[in-house]
Amino acid sequence: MTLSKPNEVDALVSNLNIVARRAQMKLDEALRPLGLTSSNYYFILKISGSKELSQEQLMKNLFLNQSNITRRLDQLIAKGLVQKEHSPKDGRTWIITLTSAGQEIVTELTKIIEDYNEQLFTNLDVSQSELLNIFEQLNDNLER
Amino acid sequence: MTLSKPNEVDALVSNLNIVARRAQMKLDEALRPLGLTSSNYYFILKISGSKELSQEQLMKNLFLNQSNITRRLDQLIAKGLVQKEHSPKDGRTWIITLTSAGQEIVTELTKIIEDYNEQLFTNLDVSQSELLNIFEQLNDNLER
DNA sequence: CAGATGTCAGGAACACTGAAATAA
DNA sequence: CTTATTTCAGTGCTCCTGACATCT
Repeated sequence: MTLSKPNEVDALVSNLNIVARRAQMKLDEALRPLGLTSSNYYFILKISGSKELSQEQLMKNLFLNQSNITRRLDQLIAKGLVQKEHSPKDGRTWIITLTSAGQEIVTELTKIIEDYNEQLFTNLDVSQSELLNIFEQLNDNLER
Repeated sequence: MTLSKPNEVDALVSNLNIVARRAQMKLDEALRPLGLTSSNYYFILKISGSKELSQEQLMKNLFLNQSNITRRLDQLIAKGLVQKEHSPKDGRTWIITLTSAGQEIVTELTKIIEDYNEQLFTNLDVSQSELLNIFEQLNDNLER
């Protein structure tokens, strides 16, 4: 299987999309046993990795519209993995935490992501940290 | 604006998605003046770049289900940019070509993609051709 | 086999709303 | 203190993409 030829003007643009779409499909498969998807799994990890997390922070972190945050979290709440409590300090915001069921799958989820990560980001011309920098730079370029 | 922290296990996975999604939105904006989208513009380029193109070839090139190819092409046919003719050699396949209106926008479209490409894939730690190789490698890793 | 069609699900954006906090 | 403005989040809605199964 080959991607677009290098001489095509849209080779980079187009291949970024192709790779991301295929990667997402594959990730969905990997997450299916846990009942999670590529669009909601990361909330578990982000919540697990910090306390006192608000949706506002998630929004900025994920570059998603607020409405999506609400609905993805709703999925996880419906699954009993996540819970919300009103912040005592600010009635507008929620403190989002994992339920015990949510905490229980963190280890397995992390393992799945690690395995997936290793499979996808291996045998590359750059190290994973270099690739991460490149993503960061691409993201910066999108600001302008 | 910052992306996920490097120490997060899903930093690469998640940032690939974020960057691709944002890049797509930005590309949609850039293509709007032409009445094209990030999901159909490339047919114009691909068709323009080769004669005697079948949908089968497009499918393999884009890693998309055939049904999507049919419908993207329908959009472009409805816009009068693309036309199909039965292949004289094989009645099942179509020869897809640009109409004169389609040919007329190729230059402008190419310019838009080039500009976009330069804006997005600039100031990176790797060259564009190196980055293309990386995409190719990622795509290979997705086969397995 | 090449391609078209019916159907469906899901993700995400956008506009708008409401509620709470903060500023004037 | 009241009012205006900003901020955080939820809801309705539309759109789009893409997959899959099925049909020609």
